[in-house]
Amino acid sequence: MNLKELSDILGLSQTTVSRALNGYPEVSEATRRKVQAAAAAHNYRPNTRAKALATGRAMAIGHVIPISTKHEMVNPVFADFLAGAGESYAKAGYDMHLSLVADDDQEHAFRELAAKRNVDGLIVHAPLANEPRIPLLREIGLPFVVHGRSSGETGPYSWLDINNRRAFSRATGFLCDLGHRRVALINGLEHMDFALRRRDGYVSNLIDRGITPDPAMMEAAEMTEINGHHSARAMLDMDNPPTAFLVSSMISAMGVRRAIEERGLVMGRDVSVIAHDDDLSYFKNSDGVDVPMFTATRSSVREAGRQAADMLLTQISHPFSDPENRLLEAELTLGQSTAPPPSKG
Amino acid sequence: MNLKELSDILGLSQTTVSRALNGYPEVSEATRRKVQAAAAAHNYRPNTRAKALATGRAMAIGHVIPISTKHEMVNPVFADFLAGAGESYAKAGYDMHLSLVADDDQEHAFRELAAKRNVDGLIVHAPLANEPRIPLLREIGLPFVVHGRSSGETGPYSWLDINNRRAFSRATGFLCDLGHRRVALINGLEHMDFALRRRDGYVSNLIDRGITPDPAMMEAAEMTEINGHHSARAMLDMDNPPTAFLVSSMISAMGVRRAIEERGLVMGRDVSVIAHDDDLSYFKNSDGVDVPMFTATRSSVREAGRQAADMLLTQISHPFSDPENRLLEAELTLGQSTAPPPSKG
DNA sequence: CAAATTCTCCAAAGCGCTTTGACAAACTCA
DNA sequence: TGAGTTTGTCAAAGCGCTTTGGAGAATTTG
Repeated sequence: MNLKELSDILGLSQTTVSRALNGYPEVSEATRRKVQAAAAAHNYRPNTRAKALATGRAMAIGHVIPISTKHEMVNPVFADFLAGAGESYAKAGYDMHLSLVADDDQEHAFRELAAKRNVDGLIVHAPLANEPRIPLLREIGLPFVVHGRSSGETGPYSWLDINNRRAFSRATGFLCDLGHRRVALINGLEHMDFALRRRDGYVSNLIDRGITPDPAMMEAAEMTEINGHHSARAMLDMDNPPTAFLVSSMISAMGVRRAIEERGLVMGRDVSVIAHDDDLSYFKNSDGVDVPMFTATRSSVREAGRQAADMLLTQISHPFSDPENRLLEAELTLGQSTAPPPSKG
Repeated sequence: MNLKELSDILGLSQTTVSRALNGYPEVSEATRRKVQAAAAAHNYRPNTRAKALATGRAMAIGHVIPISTKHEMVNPVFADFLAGAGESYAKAGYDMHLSLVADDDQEHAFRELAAKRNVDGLIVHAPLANEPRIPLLREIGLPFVVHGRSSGETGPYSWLDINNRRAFSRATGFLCDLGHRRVALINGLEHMDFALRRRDGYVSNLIDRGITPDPAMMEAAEMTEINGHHSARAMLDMDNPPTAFLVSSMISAMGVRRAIEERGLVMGRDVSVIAHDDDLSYFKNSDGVDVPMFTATRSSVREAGRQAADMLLTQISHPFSDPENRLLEAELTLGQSTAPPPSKG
């Protein structure tokens, strides 16, 4: 069922039918109702491609998700972010276009996406501390919103980020206030901007308290359970092991917990842990009844997806507006995994 | 840069330029080279929408991912599946279109996708034991491949699944061979087809051995860490607790481990666990060096994504071919989490 | 060497929609 | 009542591409 057929059935011109369906005022209410009824009855939906061609708007947003070239990893937080963004798109009638691209052909992928004109804008995921995609996108001239920020980037651009620095500073402070002096950081890969900011928050809080950060207690790796386990195991084997861990993800924190328990220690008694919690649907820290497993800095990545999508849609409908920036704060929620350090002897 | 501009620059007709770029034989090699060079120089890419409109093929595949209405959960296995499918699409020049849809408007989403004609086919995720989407898609007439199967569906359709029944039967048998008699099942939601088949494998193997399955040792819930923990905790508190757990996901298995350790027991000594391992990039069971954490039934969901995508593309290019079915076997890999049950006393 | 083929290339139609510009018909108001 | 305005509709152009049906030039054939 296409427009021509529908208008033939109605005995109206395509113009009138199109206008009736798209809410233009040049058509009487009586015919509009008739047209809408017929459209519904025949299950008519305008062909997206034809509509896009005619209007110049694709009504689709692209998500370019980098896959770690070396390890071919695809971060599970994307799933929840996409779920959030998807909600916003659905409300606005936009579609979602996904490209999963190896680190090393991002540029190609972006140019392709722009030249083929199949999206009206895109979301940049997982920005690096020095993010070449931002100037590239400015050059290409496609609206975009970055989920995160890029420290090396000085010009204006739209982003939505959480206050990683503050969250990790607070968490570090909280552990130190409990009496911990040997706090380890198990971070994500530190060419990623968020990881850098988290380290920054951690390091600066320690320094403010007169504690010299110990490089042996800082590790950066992809945030898997296995890596968390490896790093924590190595640190617990040190002569003077940390009494607390600050961990960049719930997933690596599970590995940290495993390492702690392998040593016969108890998390939340012998060793404290604070994890960052993206509030992933499959990795809830709390069931809403028991005390949460981990003390955590929490910020919903799904909500971030919703908001980033909304920002992008606004930007698309107001092309000459200034870039918008949003900084979300993470909550520090208390769980079972923190306590004062065990007294010696 | 569009076709008209490019052909003006070259002093050729749009026809010739189009044909040169699309490999038609009606154009001399000399001009073809000239055209290709100019296209590359001007970074020309045909407008997807125009091309789609002209050819009738969208060159895009839709993925409709259900979001659990009740709990709003989006399963992390999708991320890895999509990564696999994305690889296949990229090779074939296809794009990926994503819809995240609440259970209860799946039908609407499908009809919409079909009527708007923005995909050439789609992948059905997470089929139920009785899956209404399959007859619906047949009616709509869009090519599709199901990731999984639907037991209630009798007609032919294309699917790719793993042998869940066999995998869980083997795992059950393995635990029994070690001497376990009280083996618990912590399953996914049992209106999902895969979960039903897994239970079937588990139950039938027990029965074959003359062990009566105990409903108190079978739990079905969304496969989160928290649910795994809850279920295992409850079972370990029974008068006669299980000595082994068969768990439908690595993620819930982590919760099971937590429950075991909370009781002061050691997994792989006091209590055995076998988990199903989708080989997710962020949840590897093994680092390739140490003995894997869990004894597991393993099948890469990423590879499933690759293959399902290939099947769909083949089906699209051969519209009248018969539906294809692929049953992948899961490996049973030995890890640290299984041992004979502790002897009594 | 004329006729028949084969090579190259082109003009124009068509994909399904939106949107511009025109035009009757119906309504104003003096 | 007639000029001016508003209302409701339509025909046709255009979005950027592919593809059909020729048509002239180059090549081969008898």
